[in-house]
Amino acid sequence: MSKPVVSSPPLDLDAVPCCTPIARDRVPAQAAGVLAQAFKALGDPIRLQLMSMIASAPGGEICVCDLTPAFTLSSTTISHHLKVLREAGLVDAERRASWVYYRARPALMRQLATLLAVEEPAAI
Amino acid sequence: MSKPVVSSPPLDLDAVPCCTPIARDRVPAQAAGVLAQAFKALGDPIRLQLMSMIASAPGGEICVCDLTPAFTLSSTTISHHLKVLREAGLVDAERRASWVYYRARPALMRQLATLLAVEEPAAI
DNA sequence: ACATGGATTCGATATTTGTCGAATCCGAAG
DNA sequence: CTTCGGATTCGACAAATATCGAATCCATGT
Repeated sequence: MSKPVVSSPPLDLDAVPCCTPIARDRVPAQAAGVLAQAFKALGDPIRLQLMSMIASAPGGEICVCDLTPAFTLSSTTISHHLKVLREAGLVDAERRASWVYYRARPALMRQLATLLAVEEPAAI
Repeated sequence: MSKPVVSSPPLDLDAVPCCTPIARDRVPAQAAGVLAQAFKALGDPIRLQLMSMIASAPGGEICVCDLTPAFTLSSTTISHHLKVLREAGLVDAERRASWVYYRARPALMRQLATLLAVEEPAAI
């Protein structure tokens, strides 16, 4: 098994127990913890932009060396934000040579989108 | 114009300038602020459960008096969390007699869901 | 007018978080 | 082996946040 080049806590995505829209069923307290962690990770303007740059990157991945200069922040701060996204299960990191590349984890993104789904306004 | 019974900051929803999936286009820095505020509001287990109880309430609304006893927290803390959801534009509050009722604002929920939309895995 | 009950606001406090600089780690190239 | 550049981790600190109790507000009923 390929050991992750960047230390990442386990966080089994399949363990996230919730998948119905919050507008349909009340989210269970236990699921709320994991899911809120993901929303919290997106709840910062810098991280939301990072997530967007990663998710929209051509080829599905982007180098940290391309992320860092996009902001007027120290590279340590960017690294910290990337760690938050990683620990929330929203992105994956892989080191190749001297560079680290990030990719989005679409499973969790889809899950969050499903949670926020709203029924279309009833047909007239 | 009906004055809001509960003090709410303006927060023009139509001013939120972003609506394409973050996996398609990079979210503009200016939009990131407003959108991150909404995600941050959902980024707390209590608030996520509150939001879910409100959005899934039969009739589309629920009394604070039904929200508060669902948690082992003081009513002032619940009130604080509801304010955060209000200021993020996720819910609306209306006072009727002695009670205050909350409803979800589906427009913003839909917008967030759109942001998180991911393309289906390409057909084989 | 006064008392009552539901909800919010105010003030205080412990915890979390965003940011940075210094130190460290990890591959690659001399 | 040593050095170099990219990235993360460590340690520190200011700012934001979650929580509570007390005080206030607001509508109702006596």
